[in-house]
Amino acid sequence: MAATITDVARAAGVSISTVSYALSGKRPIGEKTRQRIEAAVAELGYTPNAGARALAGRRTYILAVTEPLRPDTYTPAHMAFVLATATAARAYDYDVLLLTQEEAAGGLHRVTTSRIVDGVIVLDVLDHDERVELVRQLGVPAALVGIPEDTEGLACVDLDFAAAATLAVDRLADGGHRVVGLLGHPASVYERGSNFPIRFRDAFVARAQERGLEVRLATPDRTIPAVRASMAELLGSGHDLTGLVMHCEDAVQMRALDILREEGLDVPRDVSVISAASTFDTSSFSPPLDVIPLVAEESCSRAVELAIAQITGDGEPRVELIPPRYVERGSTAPCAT
Amino acid sequence: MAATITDVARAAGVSISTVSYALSGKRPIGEKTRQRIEAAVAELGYTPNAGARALAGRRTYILAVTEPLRPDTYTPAHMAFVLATATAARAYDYDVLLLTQEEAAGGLHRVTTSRIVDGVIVLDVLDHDERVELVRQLGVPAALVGIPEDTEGLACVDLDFAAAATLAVDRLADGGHRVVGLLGHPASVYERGSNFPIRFRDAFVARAQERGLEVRLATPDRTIPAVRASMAELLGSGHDLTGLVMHCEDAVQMRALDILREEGLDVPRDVSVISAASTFDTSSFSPPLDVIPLVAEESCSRAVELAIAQITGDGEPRVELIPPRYVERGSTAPCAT
DNA sequence: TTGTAGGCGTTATCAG
DNA sequence: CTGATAACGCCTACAA
Repeated sequence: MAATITDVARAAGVSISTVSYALSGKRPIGEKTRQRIEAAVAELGYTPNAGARALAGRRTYILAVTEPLRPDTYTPAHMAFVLATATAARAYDYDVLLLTQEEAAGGLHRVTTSRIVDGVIVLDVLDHDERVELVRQLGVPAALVGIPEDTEGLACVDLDFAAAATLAVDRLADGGHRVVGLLGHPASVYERGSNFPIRFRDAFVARAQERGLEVRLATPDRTIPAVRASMAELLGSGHDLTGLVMHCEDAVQMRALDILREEGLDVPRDVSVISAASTFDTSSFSPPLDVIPLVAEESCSRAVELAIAQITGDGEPRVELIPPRYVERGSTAPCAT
Repeated sequence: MAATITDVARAAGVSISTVSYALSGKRPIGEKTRQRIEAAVAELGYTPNAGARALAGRRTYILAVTEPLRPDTYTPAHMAFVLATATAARAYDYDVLLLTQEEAAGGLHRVTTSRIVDGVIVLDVLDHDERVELVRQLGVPAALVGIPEDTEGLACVDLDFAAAATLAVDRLADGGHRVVGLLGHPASVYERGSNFPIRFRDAFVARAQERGLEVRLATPDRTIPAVRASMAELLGSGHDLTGLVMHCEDAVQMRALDILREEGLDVPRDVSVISAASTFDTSSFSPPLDVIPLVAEESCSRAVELAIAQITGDGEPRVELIPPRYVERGSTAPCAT
């Protein structure tokens, strides 16, 4: 049988509440009492019972995380966010309960009304997301990674994708490039209302127009023929494209680089390439790519903080955009022509 | 404030215990009382408080799942197992707590001694796995997906990788192939003691020898040059290899097929190819591949059942091997030479 | 600085 | 078939 606080109290020769306070640090404890208690705890291998603690303290130290894994979704990136959330949560003594896709909304409801969790982290939010609606309705402490259409009363964090797009375009425009392309996610991703690719694309187009550039877009799925077709479109019949921004999964980016090579185009001599909002490591690509990294750890740990702030009552819901960072790796150069 | 069982009891005009029993179904309830209770529950939107339930009922209905995400690990497959576990657990009214890598052993200890979870699912077990040792020591209800060196007292489930290898070899040998190759996982995976690739490889070699075949092995990482080198080795200088079994991630398999094409080798005319123990869909490959599927849902739902059986006290720990299945897709043919 | 005692919301054991 | 009433293990005013 596991040791209880009563056992510890008896072993240390103090009252239960003294043990409780000693452990929580919520009131000063005499030096020698504290030591006796610590000794007893160590000896008995005491760990507080989570259920009892939740019941009495009205806090479970568990966060729910919901991450819909859609068919066209890029698993490693999503996994990275889930894991980053779990790790970030642990830094605040929180554990993470993983909700299943099927149960996206139902599960949220269930775990919050049954008070299994203190709060919720919503990953990969859509413009119009039923989970977001539900979270607002339930009034449960929550943080979203991603920005829905209506952010009223919600805590949201995300990379500033619009700023990232602007940064990429400016880099190319400043280098004198006049024809630039965006190799984006599969079309279905935009259609579904996954908001970050849209924010990126729209800002990309807008900024390119501001800077007077010709813009080309392509949205292949991950298959080789699709990537090949997209690259053909982007490059144009005369191969007049000189700036390429890739906002898509790593396999597609690698294939795109293969194709450039096949076409006899050198990076960065003929085409400058930027990998944007990427969760993976582009330094081992050939050639290594300039990148505007999307760091799951950043977004997720901030999300966890925002959620916990609401749980503990300090901190209002707010939208936080993480400013993008540009990492040079030599895959861009001034336009030759 | 959320409604409690007391509220329901008052609203229905019955005692608390009657409500409890009505909800748990653990003793017969009069028809009209039951209806009054159900009405009250619906009206108040009552959901039992998980903490209280855990404290009184000594069961949390949460399983911990530990899945170490190693650098050379194939994310989508691992994600599939985690999700399959979560989904399977829900079928038994269980939720799933996701442990982080850093905390693999420590976290297991923590969540079980604090009784946050009723049991544990251990994924991707190694031959010698500290998590497995800990599970045994703690005596917590658990199920492993994968077979460690010492299975004493442990519930384990896994695809029968040895049988899968035998099946693949037999398929080729029966087709008259005399020189067969295995394109395996990266070498580091075998060195680490990840047990299923080893079980597969060893059975592959053993069976091939029994059948008097010449065997070639290669263990590339996922980079194109590595795959290219491995394929060159396997094919041999005279391209005398006619049977290829691939037990590796999908990107590598696709690249291997690309290379066969480049070499002017047709599947299945020149080389018969089998994708073994694959978690992904090989029907959209070109050409579609014969496959011995590894179905995460099968292993995980069985693991969940084994864990729950231990929690509820019926069912002893045992090792279960799932027999492999061969799916034809036209990528194998009798040997031409 | 320490101790006492009343919950927290359920489950389950006794009685009726 | 239904009702009281102990636990369950911990937290936290309230006292001392």
